[in-house]
Amino acid sequence: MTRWLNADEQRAWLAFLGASELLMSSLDAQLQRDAGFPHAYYAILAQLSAAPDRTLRMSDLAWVVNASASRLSHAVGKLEERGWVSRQTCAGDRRVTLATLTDDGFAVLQDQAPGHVDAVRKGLFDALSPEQVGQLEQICTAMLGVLDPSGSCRR
Amino acid sequence: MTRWLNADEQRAWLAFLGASELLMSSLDAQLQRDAGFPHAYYAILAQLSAAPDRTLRMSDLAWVVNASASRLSHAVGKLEERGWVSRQTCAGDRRVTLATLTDDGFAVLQDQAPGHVDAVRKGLFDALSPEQVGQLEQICTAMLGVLDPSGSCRR
DNA sequence: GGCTCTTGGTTGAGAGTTCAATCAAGAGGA
DNA sequence: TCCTCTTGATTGAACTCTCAACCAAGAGCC
Repeated sequence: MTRWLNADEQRAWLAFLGASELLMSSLDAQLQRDAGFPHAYYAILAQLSAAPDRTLRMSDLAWVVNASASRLSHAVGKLEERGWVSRQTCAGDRRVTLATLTDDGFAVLQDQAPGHVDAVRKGLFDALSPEQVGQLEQICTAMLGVLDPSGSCRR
Repeated sequence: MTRWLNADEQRAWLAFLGASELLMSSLDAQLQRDAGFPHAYYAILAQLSAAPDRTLRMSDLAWVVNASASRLSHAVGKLEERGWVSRQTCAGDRRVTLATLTDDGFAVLQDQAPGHVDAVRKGLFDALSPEQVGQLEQICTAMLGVLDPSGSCRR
């Protein structure tokens, strides 16, 4: 028997759907306009920049940016064409390939970071009280616990 | 001067990003597997089913499903091919086209609704307390207030 | 060594989305 | 009426993403 959403859940669901879709599309639009690439690509550059040696295995990178292996492979291919990321096979295990953020890639990231952070702030944090920021983190962490149980133990 | 995210904001942002992306992709995967269309198409069918005469103007429909005019036009084209939606030009203003959910479309929606609601429940509400559901609605409504100021007055 | 299974990653085709250009119809003003 | 501006919607090309198929390299086992 299906448990339908009650009125509270209905409202919360539609609000969440609208808010997340509008926020994501505003970030995509801002980056596409200013930098010529979508938010998913920014996430790749950002995660690489924070990694030791600005380098991550493709599989680990896929995990931290919530991407499938295929999507990441295509995306890194494009970023490599532009000279912002380089790939090399790992010496120890020749199946794995390591992705490294180049200096050019790091420069692009630094250029775009302020505009992107502004957009995140305008669309999210400017609307929330500090208390709500805490609530949001708890809510989303709880969601991650059911959506990605394997990952949740690493958090 | 850029105001960077503090540690709390950083964590909240990454959690929100992960949770919303994983939830959306799980809904897309479930519907694609069971019904052969993505969540965006489900939203179109669902909103039409709730409208008077199961009919909405394309521009209004675009608004309620958070879609661009172009995206909606392509999507409704596909749904029309499958016989689930029909389009007709409005008599009063011949620029507007009205989209109507057909009986076949309504049947498909009824078939898919239980599985979809289950997926929403599993990925979202099962993880949250009733109190958190209320918090989430307030948070997302606040976000909508800045992301879509024109729309927020209708809510 | 040879066989199979698993893991890490890539590829190509198909589908959905975006952006810019386009078109048709209504509205407003000279 | 004619011209212009705006609104509602569609179109095609470029791009991103998904899915399934694939390939190569390691691991385990005989």
